Amino acid sequence: MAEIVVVEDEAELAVAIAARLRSDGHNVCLAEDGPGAVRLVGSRRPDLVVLDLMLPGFDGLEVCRQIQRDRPVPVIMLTARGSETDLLVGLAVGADDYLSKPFSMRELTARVRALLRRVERSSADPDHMLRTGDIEVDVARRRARRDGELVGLTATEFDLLVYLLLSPGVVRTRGEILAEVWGYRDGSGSRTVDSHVRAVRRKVGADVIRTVHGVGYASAEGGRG
Amino acid sequence: MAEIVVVEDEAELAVAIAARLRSDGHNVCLAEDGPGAVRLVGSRRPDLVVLDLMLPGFDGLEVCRQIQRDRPVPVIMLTARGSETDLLVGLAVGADDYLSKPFSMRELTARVRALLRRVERSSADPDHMLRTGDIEVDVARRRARRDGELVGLTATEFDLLVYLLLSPGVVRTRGEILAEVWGYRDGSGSRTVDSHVRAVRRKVGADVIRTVHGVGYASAEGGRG
DNA sequence: GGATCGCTGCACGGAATCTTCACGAATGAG
DNA sequence: CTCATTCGTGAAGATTCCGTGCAGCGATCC
Repeated sequence: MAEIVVVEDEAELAVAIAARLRSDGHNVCLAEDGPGAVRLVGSRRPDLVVLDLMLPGFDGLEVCRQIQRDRPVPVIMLTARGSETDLLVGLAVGADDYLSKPFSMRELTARVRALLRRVERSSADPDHMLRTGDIEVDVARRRARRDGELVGLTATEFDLLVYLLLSPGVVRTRGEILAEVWGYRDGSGSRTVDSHVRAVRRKVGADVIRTVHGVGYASAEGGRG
Repeated sequence: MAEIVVVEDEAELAVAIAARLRSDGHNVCLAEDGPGAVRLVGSRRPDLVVLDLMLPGFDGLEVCRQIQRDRPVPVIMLTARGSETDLLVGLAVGADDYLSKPFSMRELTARVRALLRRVERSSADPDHMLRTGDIEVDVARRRARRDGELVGLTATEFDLLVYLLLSPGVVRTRGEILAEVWGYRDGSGSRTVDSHVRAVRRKVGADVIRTVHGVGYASAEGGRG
């Protein structure tokens, strides 16, 4: 059983999808336009989103991007048949799977089930849990805990922490960090990294990120279990 | 030298690429369609794949995804010029680099070389360790141990030690050292190197760096393990 | 619209580090 | 053995680097 948001403007199809998914044991909420979808996903925090790319007055891709911004959510796109461009862009924007219209309900539920399984597996996967000392980071759910307590990290702070934790103890220069986390090509002469390091330290503890004078930063190597 | 699979349906281009990569010292295999590519990559386990996204009758992206499924392989995509969409999707699907057509062979080999280097460095020896006597240096983490005890080296001291350890026993003049470690063009008449050698010796032991009177310094050649 | 939140970069002080100087010890050629 | 070089050493500026407070700015939320 999972929480699912369906974004579809054709009422008939939307209802059909919802019915089918409900009979498959899921909780389903409907949205029929872009803003509604973004709002709904933000408030319900679903486990999966079924998103029609052809939405009136609002770019489905933009919806997808906004949905993914805070917290990555598995997305299945519904696209017009043969519209390869949409498909490509959709995947780029963060969709995980797609269905070309018309599709059968059997096919839809199969994809939903497969995607849920995939996601579940990946977040149960120890690979997606990063640890050091008393810090535990769930990459898939973008959550960090300190002594089991949830820590509220901003998107940038989270990405920074994950980047450093991915190679425990390895020292990264500010340039590397700006390139990998921010996507900057040249961020020399900026204290931006420092500011965010400070923010992370304040929230997860000062010793999680080690300063290497004259070089950059590295995560602590604390036990992985 | 590396094992490379090239997936390209235009025979002329495929042959040209293969020839160039072979002359660069690599083993090259060709595939001209999607299924062939997947099969070939599965059986040869190449170190790198050069993949044209525009394949007949089979989605290049799908190929990329299937290739990456079992075992992540570095992929360089070939895309139509200016097709930003392809680029985005390709990167999303797991490509590591891309070239827009038309490209020069020089450019291709450069990218191939760069990617191989990147991969080799990051996976082949994840912990780049240098040793001599009872000293052990972890280059990535910028840490040195003496009898297992962590030794606190400053950035310059560390770089100096690594530079000498990289070619055990090879004598370097002060000029060479200043050039390589400090980036100076001319550091004649400076005691800077001496000071840092002293600092390193004090911390890791005097016999790790040998003085060659009238010439310069060299690291000890002590056992490598 | 107004308030809040997050991102960014500057200025500043303090800390860590680098560089140089001076002088005695060591070296090696003749 | 003598002497000119070269090297090691300690300490003291000079320099660089980092942590922090803060303010501007845009985006978002209400």
